[in-house]
Amino acid sequence: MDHKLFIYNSLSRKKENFIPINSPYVGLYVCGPTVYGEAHLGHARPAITFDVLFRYLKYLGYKVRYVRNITDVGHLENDADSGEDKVVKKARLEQLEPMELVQRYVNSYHENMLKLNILPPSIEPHASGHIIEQQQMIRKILKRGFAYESNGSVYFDVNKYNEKYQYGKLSGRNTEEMMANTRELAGQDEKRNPFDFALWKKADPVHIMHWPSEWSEGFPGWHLECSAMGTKYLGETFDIHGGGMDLLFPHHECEIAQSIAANGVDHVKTWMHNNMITINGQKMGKSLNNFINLSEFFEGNHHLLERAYCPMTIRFFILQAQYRSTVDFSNEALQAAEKGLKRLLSAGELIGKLKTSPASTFNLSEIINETFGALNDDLNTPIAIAQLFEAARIINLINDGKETITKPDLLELGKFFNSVMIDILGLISESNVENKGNLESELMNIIIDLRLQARQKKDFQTSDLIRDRLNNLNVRLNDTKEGTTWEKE
RNA sequence: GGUUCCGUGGCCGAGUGGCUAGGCACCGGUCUGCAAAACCGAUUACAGCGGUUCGAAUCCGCUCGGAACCUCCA
Repeated sequence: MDHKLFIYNSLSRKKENFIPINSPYVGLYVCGPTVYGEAHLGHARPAITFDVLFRYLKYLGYKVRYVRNITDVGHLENDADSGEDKVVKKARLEQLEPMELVQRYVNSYHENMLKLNILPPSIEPHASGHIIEQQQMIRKILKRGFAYESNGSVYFDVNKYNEKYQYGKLSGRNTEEMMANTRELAGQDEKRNPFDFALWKKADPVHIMHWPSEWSEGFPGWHLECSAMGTKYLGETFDIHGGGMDLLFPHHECEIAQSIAANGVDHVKTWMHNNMITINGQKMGKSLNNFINLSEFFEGNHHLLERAYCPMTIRFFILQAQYRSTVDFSNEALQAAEKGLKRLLSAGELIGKLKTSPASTFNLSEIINETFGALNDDLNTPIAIAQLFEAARIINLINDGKETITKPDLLELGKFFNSVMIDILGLISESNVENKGNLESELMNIIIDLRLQARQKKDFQTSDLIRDRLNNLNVRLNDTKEGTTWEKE
């Protein structure tokens, strides 16, 4: 594979040249949602980040197996290992069968992802569908002596693990410090140490999601699903594991420990973590109750939103920041993104209409090299996008006759622009086509024709009246050389 | 308290030693009956103080301010 893709590895805290374990195959695992509520803007970040990675790896010629899980059991509501299962709680509140609730939010998640033009993963395993695999993993960990049973539950023995391996290598923690800083929590007497975590939890009598096991009627711990499913579909050691930065500890730290304890080998080669989306400088999150659902964005239905935003605007907005930086939400930033995206899309449409010349007056290969150089540098999408804007500027200048392009260059430009915009960044124009062909559009054609007649008679009083009154209805008329177009604001 | 990170022009956001990213807004221009849209062009910056260096937004130190993780979170 002839490229130099560098990816920042959270484990080594360095950018590393990406070399697959078994090229051209690449195994990619990303933590998906816990489906107990509507997807919000925060869910869009990893989905989009790793969608671009998935697309780019495929563009580079790799055969990628992309696994993104659905967490539908075991994710507890409160303090580690003592709260209620999130799905069960929500199901109780909404008086639904837990799997009914899961199905509802999975459907909604898929709908939102589709709108954001996120490719479906190769495999989307559910935690509840892999109870057997999780139980088998628990047995392996018990057999190797890194877990213990306590009152029907099974806990991971962090101290025991730490004698042979290193717990905390991902998040830069050590167990002594953790011990010193751990708050004593009620109801944790089953554990030998406060930072031991559950592999299997005995279900209390009112708990509705539970499975039989030799330890108890119960359910698996949250961290276990990713270890079990990652191993099942991608192998004991695989290439890339992604997720939000907030999952780095404890979730991914525990995942590493479990996998190594069970299999005796390193779990993941490259760990990638996307940063958070902030709102007024603070993390957008369920617990802070400052999150905006994706459907609310698409409909403009939230007190923080001045109006609705298209899914592509949100995708572009997120890609204008590098994935390891925080990105701050604001209406102003979103509207800026909307206009910028529009500019790129119309430049893209212009390419097919450009006239060619015997010579090119600009350096196309420089733009192309800069763009792929940026993508190879830990997916620096903002710089790649800046290069697309440079290309757009040149496309417009060619269209104005102020720059020229040869036929081969034009072909290459078109191929480059579409590859980056559509195939890699996944930015496509929203279909404005839905307005065409209906009554509204036919009526507008009549009004525009009448106004054109008035203008031809130099009856500007009438033509301006038509335009002003349409303006009052938030319908904007644009007179161009090719005729008059209209758009709703 | 521990661990980690950040502070760039009106707003968003790249850049980690020399070559004023980019977008949006503002301003100037082209086009237009006028406007809008579109396009072209120009301007504005590196939290503060000290240090290293021929040269620092970029390295080091201090100060101030902010964030994340350490408990569920994408």
